[in-house]
Amino acid sequence: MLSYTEENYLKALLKLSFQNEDKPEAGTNEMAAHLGVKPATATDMLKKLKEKDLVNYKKYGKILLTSSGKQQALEILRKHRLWETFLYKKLDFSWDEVHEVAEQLEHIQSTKLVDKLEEFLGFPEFDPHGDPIPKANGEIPMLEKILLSEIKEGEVCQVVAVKDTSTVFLQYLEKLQITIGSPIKVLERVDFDGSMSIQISNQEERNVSMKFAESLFVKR
Amino acid sequence: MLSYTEENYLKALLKLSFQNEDKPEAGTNEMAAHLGVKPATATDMLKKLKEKDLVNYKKYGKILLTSSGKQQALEILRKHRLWETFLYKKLDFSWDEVHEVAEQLEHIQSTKLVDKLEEFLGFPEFDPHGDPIPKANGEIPMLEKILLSEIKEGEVCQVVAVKDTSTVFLQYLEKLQITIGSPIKVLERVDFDGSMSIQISNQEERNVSMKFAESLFVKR
DNA sequence: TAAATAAGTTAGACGAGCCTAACAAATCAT
DNA sequence: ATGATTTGTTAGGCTCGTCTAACTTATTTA
Repeated sequence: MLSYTEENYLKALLKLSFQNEDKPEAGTNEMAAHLGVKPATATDMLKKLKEKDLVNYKKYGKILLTSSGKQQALEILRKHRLWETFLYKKLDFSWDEVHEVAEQLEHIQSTKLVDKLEEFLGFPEFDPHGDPIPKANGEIPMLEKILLSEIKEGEVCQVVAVKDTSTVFLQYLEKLQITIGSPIKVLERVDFDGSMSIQISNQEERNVSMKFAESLFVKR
Repeated sequence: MLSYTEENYLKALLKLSFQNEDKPEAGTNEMAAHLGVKPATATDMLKKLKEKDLVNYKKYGKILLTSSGKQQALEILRKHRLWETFLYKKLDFSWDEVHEVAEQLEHIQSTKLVDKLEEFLGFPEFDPHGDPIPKANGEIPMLEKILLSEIKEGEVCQVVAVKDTSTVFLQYLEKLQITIGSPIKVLERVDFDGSMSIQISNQEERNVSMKFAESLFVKR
């Protein structure tokens, strides 16, 4: 059985592997920063995880999850996202509040709990941020998603996920009354600065920055 | 903020104080046994809790929660029993499965979570074993309850709680189809061995031992 | 390509929570 | 009330996850 801490290292590694598209390795400093820990500490733990055959690791080399490590990490991510969904859907937590509590809940050990929770929630495929919830067998539901910034003038799309999950962005979305499923029409694109005018649901026209348009995933 | 371990010591102390009716002190060995730890370890931790003013403790003396310690312990108990209720009512866990998982869930830190959970469950006053759930302010709902063994021949009563929460007893109750609320009629009492014949709901007459009758709380 | 910089490791230390072995205090029983 | 037994404490040591400081390897850049 993995300790709370070991689980966090695996999860961090999985996250970094998603983040660094196509090159799923991570570095010691990167890991340490992500976990709020000093690089020396990460080195120690990585050695330990290597002993347990959860990561592939050589001195001064890149870090990679083994298949066993990845499996465990996916299970933690699964729990995290199911709990987020629970908090959002059932307990009325807001978009930006769910993460912190789910960070704790994801470490509860009980296969039965996870499975029952999933059932209770109606086998959701995506969490409140639109991120896919791994299935018990490790499968990850896929979703075609493109950035809002790729939508052409005049086109209509629908919000499916957020790319940035920072509190400040999520609260901004809430203020704009944007949630998963909201329809957005791109009225005008400004070449000068990449900003765009959009219409959210039936609200009034509004201008959003390029940064904004590159933080929101939509489908056509 | 208390560590996971500190919380467990406080909870154990609270439980022992309930258990040892009218003399709410506990001993070091008792504590240690309850926590599955050696007495030496308990001594160390008690010193630490004393420093934090959570327990009253003197060398070779009895151990007692301070009012601050009791408050914290009640909060943990509250969480434990709310989670048990959640698992039983919403996730379909059986009577004897809830405890183990609730032992983990009780340590999740989030006032909002606890309060929202309570609301989600409809402000329950008693958990699946019939034990009272402390309110946010520390109040404990009271319930008149007497042992089944105190019921006279011919009287009818209703199950309100279990005194023994061991798996083997809970599973026996399940087999007998006894849950909180089940009506029981005492048909005959046998002076010889304290056993009694009872009728559960509309089932057939059945004999139960004195030990059984002293493990079940009912109200008239 | 060699010096400067960045990234990663090692060594030694510390607190938390646990242990065993030896000892001290309190209680019980004759 | 004193000796035996139970109960509780102390001392010293262990592992886990963390740290700092010093060092080594890899990478970048002039």
